[in-house]
Amino acid sequence: MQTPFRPVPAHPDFPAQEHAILELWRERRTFARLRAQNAGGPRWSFLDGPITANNPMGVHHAWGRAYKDLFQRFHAMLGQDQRWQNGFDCQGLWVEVNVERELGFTSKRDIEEYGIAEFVSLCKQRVLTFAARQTEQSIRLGMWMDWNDPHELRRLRDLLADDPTRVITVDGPRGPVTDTVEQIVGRLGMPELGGSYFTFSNENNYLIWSFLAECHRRGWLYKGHDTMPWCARCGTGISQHEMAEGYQEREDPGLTVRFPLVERPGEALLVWTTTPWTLTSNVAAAVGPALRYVKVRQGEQLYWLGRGTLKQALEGPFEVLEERRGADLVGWHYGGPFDDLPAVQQAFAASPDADGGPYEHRVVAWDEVGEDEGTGIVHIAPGCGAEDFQLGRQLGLPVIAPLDENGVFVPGFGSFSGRDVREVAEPIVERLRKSGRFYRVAPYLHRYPHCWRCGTPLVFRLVDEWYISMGPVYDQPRETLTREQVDASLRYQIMEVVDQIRWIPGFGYERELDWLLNMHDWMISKKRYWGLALPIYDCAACGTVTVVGSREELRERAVDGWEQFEGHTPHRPYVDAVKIACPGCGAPVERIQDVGNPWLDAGIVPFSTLHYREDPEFWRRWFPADFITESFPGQFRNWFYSLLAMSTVLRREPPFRTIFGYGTLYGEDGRPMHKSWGNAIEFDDAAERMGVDVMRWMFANARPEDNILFGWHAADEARRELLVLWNVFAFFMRYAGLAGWTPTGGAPDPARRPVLDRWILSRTAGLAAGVRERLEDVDVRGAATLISAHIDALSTWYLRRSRRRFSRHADEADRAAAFATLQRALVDLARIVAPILPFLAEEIYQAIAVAADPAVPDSVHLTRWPDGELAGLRDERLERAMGTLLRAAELARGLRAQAGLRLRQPLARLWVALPGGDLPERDALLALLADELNVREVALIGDESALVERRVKPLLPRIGKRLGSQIPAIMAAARANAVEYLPDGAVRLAGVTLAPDEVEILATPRPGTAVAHDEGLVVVIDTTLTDELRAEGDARELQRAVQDLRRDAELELDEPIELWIEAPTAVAERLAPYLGRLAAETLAEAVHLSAPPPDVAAVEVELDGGRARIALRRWFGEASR
RNA sequence: GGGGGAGUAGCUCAGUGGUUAGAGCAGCCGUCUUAUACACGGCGCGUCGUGCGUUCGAAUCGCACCUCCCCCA
Repeated sequence: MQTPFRPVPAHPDFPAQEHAILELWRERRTFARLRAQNAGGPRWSFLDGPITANNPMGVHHAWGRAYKDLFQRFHAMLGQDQRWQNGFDCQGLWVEVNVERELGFTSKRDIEEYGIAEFVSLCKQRVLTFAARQTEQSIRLGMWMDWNDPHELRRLRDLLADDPTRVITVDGPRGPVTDTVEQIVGRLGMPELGGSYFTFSNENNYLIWSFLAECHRRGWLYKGHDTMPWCARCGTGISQHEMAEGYQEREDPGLTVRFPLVERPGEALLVWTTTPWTLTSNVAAAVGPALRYVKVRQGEQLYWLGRGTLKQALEGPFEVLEERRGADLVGWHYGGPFDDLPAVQQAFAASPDADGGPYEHRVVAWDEVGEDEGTGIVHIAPGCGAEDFQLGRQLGLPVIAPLDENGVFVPGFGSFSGRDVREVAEPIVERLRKSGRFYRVAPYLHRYPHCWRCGTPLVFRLVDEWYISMGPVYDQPRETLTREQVDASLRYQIMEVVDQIRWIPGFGYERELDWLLNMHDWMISKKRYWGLALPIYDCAACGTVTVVGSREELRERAVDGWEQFEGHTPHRPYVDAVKIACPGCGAPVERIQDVGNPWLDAGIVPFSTLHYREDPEFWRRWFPADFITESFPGQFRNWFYSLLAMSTVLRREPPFRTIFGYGTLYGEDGRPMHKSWGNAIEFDDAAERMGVDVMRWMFANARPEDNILFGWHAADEARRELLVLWNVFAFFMRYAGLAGWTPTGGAPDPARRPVLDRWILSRTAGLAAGVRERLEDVDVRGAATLISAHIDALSTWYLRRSRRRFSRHADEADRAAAFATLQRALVDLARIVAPILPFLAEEIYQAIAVAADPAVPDSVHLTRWPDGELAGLRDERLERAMGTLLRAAELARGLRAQAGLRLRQPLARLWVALPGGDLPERDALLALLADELNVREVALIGDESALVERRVKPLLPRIGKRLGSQIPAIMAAARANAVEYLPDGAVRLAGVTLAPDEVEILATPRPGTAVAHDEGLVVVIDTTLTDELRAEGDARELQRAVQDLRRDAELELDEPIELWIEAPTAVAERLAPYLGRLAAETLAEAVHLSAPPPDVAAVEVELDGGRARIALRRWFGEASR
């Protein structure tokens, strides 16, 4: 048999290899065969959190998707059956905003003029475009999922644009499926079509309907009337969940105005605001009842403001005239900033005071008022702020709501009516100047909420929105709640579900509970176009609210418009056409126009993708998911929350058992990736320039609970580590090829191989068990750390010490053992790294395992986890002994360096004192040490040798508590070695007797000897150099120089040479005994002890015995002279 | 304003009461090597954010303060 092993490049092109592997997997249908192989095995249920199909995926997505792929591959190697379903998040404002941008739209009016049906279709098309793109990118990442053909997704997109009603037939896993284009798109991810799930699917939408109907049945769904954060550009309310994502620094005008007091002529309140437009709707001024307020004089003017705000609020000199508590100011009336506006007058008239007259502006008390900013007097506009609204409701204040849904002033606001809220700051300041209400304006930098999608600063607006009630918060510890209390409050029910889940890292558990305890009711409506059509029918005539739970129910209740909807997916505008009969009064009722919160879409997937309705048995098999993983930031209030809430409502059980969360990906400079900062890296660039395995290795080594800093330098570091593994592999390929080695027999049984072989195989067995244990515990970094240590051991100890065994000079049986061992170690290492580094593992496995044995599985990913097969090779005693040896080598190298004796210079002797006096397999191990350290003999010494002395190390954790203040004296005695050894093994230090188990006895060097020590291990080198040793050192030096020349001449490894050595006679004589070996090592067919011919380049070598010149050239079959 | 986390070498971070605080990277110096621009080793005088306390002993525990980040208001 010819050797199957061929040299591989020393500098691999990882991206090119990865493309070749992708092609190999495609040709051999490897993934499909893996699924078939594991079908019917024990189940491992992974639930993919949907990725938003709205843009190409970024490197931050790759981090999470590397984890997802890693765990799926690992569990596949354990033989577990999986669903392998990827998910795309499809509906919601993020898609709308991008489509609007492409069309150049700036408002909802543009969309309505364009046509909602066409707009919604474009949203679907955008999703299909990027689902196709992300599918390709994920495949490039090596992610194995039941992918749709990206070309098919693009074809569906084009058909949708062309004619959604066209009937087509597509191939599905169970045969051809015929339907309209629109319906085929709506059925993507369903069993008959396979592939990724899409949250815009009919099933997803209708299941949310049934969830909402259930909420309504239990009385948790309601319409709220409140002042909400609102995006004027998007024309929609922003939920509490979304608010948190949009805080940004922003500069606003910090405007201070005077409110003249009615009962105190000549005096005015000073009030500060950063939102001038809200002054149009002012109804009150709030003071902190417990704060101190002062009256100050500035020129002719008299002002009231908080005592603690004088410096920041006033401009110019002032004189304090009077001081009062805030409570004393309450009830004072003042003239408002815009009393002439009809809207103000109407609102005040509609809210009469106790005397029956219209409401008047007044000072009110509010505990939340502070003195950190402004004037200590807060302007209150209940129609323009959430807290203002709450306060206004408590005090019965009138509400003035100035804005329409586009942020434009409604009629009744004089010249402001019809103007955009973003444009009125200047005119308002102008009006205030003219009316004498202006005091000062100064730019003010603060964190202000912005729309998380389009970046527009939010305003607050009085609106109707739909909510799911979270239930009461009880002011008592959770464990004291009664069953009735929990049954009455959804939030505590969710908490009980959260209790049953393993959160990794652990702080996730507290975070989620904290969120649940603090969260407000869940706002689920959005006044937009593309998304879940909320199945809510709010009868204007009698107020009855109906929530429709399914398509069938809608059909039954429909009294009008069904034929317009028939054949369409449950999206706007078609579903809007259907009217139902109000069960309260019989009147026809339209659906509310709102669409749903997109987290409803993602939260229902443990039900929709597992066919909760149409295949309960299937659902029961795969629910709950064993594992989900996503980036932590944000998801406590988003996906995790919606999963938990929906599963609690529908089943009151956890939708997943274990959740693994990770942090945020930043650029290498520690800042968020940002194109204009130059620290952004696109996924495609990263994949093609660093390779995805390098990326995956970086991710595997990251601490998931921290943020990761991602960049080209970090990638270089990761690649260097992989190159060490590659070099070991390349070494094997080159030498196995050179030796013509074949794996067919010849090698002794592993148990009878030399100690190095048994050691590396034991380490490999330990690695397989250790990595399995780490990955089962969801500790990728721990697994990666074990792998790194193993690669280091394989390269810098096993291979370095074994290299000669692979050469032509080695003993035949030993060489066979070495090749067989290294092959086995590499194949099994490839299997162990396969989940993390699927491409590199495959590359190595194909070259070393498949090429050598057609009977093995033809992909590393079709093999099983190797720990079971390897367990018999484990020898932990040997591993510990080798550990001691490695430490001895390290100490001895340090001694050589100190003594200025380089490794090439042989030494006569090395003395070693071993901890415990001996080692298993001592002779073989010490021979390795002699070889590594280039010493002729290793001699054992006892620890009572004259070279060392005993020292006592008291074990502080054991004696600290007992001995307390005597410790310093004991430690001083130990340092001075003032110790008395007692016959029973105890010792006396500073008059105190310490038991044998309270101290450690160390052998340490006596001062002044060339020794090194470490926990009972002592190493001593003999620094005496004889002439003979020097001569051998010279020979080694010369050999080194010849090898360098060979390299410079770019000779092949097996190309013979002829060699010239020109040296003084004395030097030549010293070298004579070593020339045979020199010739053998350097493949010199002829060695001339003479000057080289003039046409051959020579170099000088500095030897201990004098200077020599050497030269070589390729051997052509006979000597030159 | 409340809650949580962090602050340790030039950079990124370990270090849960034990006396002498470490690793990786970068830098410098060396070494090894037909695995050939691979690899290995050595080199660290750090106000352990600041102050006060507890203790025989504090980076570690407590209190106060400063700075940054996150979550919630």
